[in-house]
Amino acid sequence: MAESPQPTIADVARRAGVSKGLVSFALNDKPGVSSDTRARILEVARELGWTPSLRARALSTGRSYACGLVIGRSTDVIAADPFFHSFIAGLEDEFSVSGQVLVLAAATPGRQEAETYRGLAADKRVDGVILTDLRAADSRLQLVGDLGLAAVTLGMPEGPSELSSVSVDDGAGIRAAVRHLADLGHRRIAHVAGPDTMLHARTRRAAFHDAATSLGLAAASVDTDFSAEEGAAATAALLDGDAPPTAIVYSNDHMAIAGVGVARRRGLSIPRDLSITGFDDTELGRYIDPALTSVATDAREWGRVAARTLLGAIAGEPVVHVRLAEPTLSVRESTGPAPTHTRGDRRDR
Amino acid sequence: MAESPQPTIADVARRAGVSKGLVSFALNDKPGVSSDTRARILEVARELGWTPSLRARALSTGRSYACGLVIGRSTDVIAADPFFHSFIAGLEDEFSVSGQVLVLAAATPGRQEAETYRGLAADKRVDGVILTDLRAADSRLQLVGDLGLAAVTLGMPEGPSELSSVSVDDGAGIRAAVRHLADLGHRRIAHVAGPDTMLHARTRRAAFHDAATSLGLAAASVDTDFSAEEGAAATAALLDGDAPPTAIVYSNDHMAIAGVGVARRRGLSIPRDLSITGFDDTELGRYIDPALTSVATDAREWGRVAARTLLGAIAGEPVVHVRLAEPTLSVRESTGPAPTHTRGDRRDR
DNA sequence: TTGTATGCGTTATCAT
DNA sequence: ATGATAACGCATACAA
Repeated sequence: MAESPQPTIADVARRAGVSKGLVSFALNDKPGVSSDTRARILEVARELGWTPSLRARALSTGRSYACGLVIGRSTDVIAADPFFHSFIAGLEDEFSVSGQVLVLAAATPGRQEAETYRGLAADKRVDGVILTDLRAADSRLQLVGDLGLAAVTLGMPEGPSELSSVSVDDGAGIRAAVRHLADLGHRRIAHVAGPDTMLHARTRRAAFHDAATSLGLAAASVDTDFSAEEGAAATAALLDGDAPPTAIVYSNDHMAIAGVGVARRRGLSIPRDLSITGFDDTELGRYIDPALTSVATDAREWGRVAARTLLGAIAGEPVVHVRLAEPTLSVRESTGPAPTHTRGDRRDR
Repeated sequence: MAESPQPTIADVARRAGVSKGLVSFALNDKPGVSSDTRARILEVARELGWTPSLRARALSTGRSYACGLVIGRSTDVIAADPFFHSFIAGLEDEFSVSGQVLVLAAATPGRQEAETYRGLAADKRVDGVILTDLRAADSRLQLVGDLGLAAVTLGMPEGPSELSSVSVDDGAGIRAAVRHLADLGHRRIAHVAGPDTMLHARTRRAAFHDAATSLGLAAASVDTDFSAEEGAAATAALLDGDAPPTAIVYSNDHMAIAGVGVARRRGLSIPRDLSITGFDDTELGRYIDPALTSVATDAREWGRVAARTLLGAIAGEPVVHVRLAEPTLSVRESTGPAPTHTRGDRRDR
């Protein structure tokens, strides 16, 4: 009689002359198995090529061996965010060596964000989730708690949090950009920020205003949804103002590239008439003309650490708050000395 | 005695005075249950708020209710590909309404592509997979067959395939771009293609050469890995040639934007000196200066149809080959009349 | 038309 | 200290 394609624990137990339970104990290095029995069991398991069924194990342990990442509603905006890809690659770096799998769930027109989390929890499809793009008074913090999901936040929530977090000091990146521009002689700078609802967008905006103010610079900012479209609109609004900035700090490369486009259409030369900095240091930014000065964060490393931290949380380890290396400013061609001939008057029109 | 937080099928059976098996039959609309028994069972289930455990169901049915998408080795290149995000959003549109989940697995330095598929199959983590970026003599076709995974390919493989496929006629998009350029008077055009190993890159390149030749145009092409870096290098190589093209057709927007950068650095004006077309019609392309003429495919719809087709394959439906709507050319500012003063001689240097 | 048994790995509970 | 047994949760082939 040939063995079944997939031998089961019962096959091993039978062949080794022991019970199923003992096989399980032997395989998982639990005490209560004599060393020669354990050796015999392992030998038989090896002979039969038995590997435990993940599904059966999931059923009996109550774990999924999977982690979830829910992409919020604005898929079209996120669709353009290169951060996510690198971040996901980092998650996989870690999950792939620990037998975990990443479940990606996007909120859709027919299924809102909260319902997506609820579905993942109800079906116990994941053991934990990664919370990105933290918002003000983020309802997800309460939600994952209620649902009994382990979770890690990217960045620290406002107020006390019972969840572990992995953070990058976005503010330091923005401050570096502002200092860089101040050093180049800029006195009127602006910030094209993300949505006010997102914590990291707030952090960046606050860092921008603090840095500008402490350096005695005139500062303005416009909120956007991070899309190229709104980045372009914000740029136009700033340049249309009474005292247009000589430099603009963007909250992502995408909007910065769109901003370059807007400036160009107005006949402005970059960086001669306007300096521009991005955020994320994407590949594309290096190849546009002029090459984009940008704040660089290590998204992949962020993913790796987030994955490790989440696995720790799932394993019941105490809450930790990890801070990653500070972002750095990659200075390229889109920033230069402030124009000397502009003093409150318009440069063109 | 309070009910357990999660009532089980046994609770329902006990309360309804029937066996577990019958509850299962009633719930899954199987024949062999009298209609009043069925009604009573469903009533009790509703009362208790019972929902079947996905894990137990997965164990007994042998299904995972999950589909997989494996991202090949060059995560950094894919990281930049906006197509993926929209495509994934489309997958989720469909999966989210059918109780499926998307498992994203990236090949990593420590786990090659084939091993990633093998792992998903060994653990039975997914019922089927979506094969993107089909390659010449793609070993994955054999692999998924051997692994017993249902699968859908994006585009048709070479030779006969036992897998369902969902295709977009990339070639039609490229042909539209070439015709558009020919109509504008261009006689020397070039193509910055993807890697020769990828079938859709080949298709586009072949379509380019066919269309150009049949229109009597001088045509050249350079292969790349789809990255902005190689797109820039290819552009430089083409412009450095003896008879530089007056128009370049790029295989994605990313490279086209990088190409715009390269042309700019050489003092070329677009579209006056050089016309450029992209592929994918990304948001960013609309906001650079000049706005990018680009081939538009509906990646999200592609995702939706791929998901439906894969679910059909998992359900054992016969193999189908779906063709989606032809891509369209979004004409914007980066294409214009061919320069009249260039006839084999250099335009600048 | 309905009940029973089996499968899958883990673990609490029991028996030596 | 070692080991066996049963239960978990669902679907389904089989028996009644």
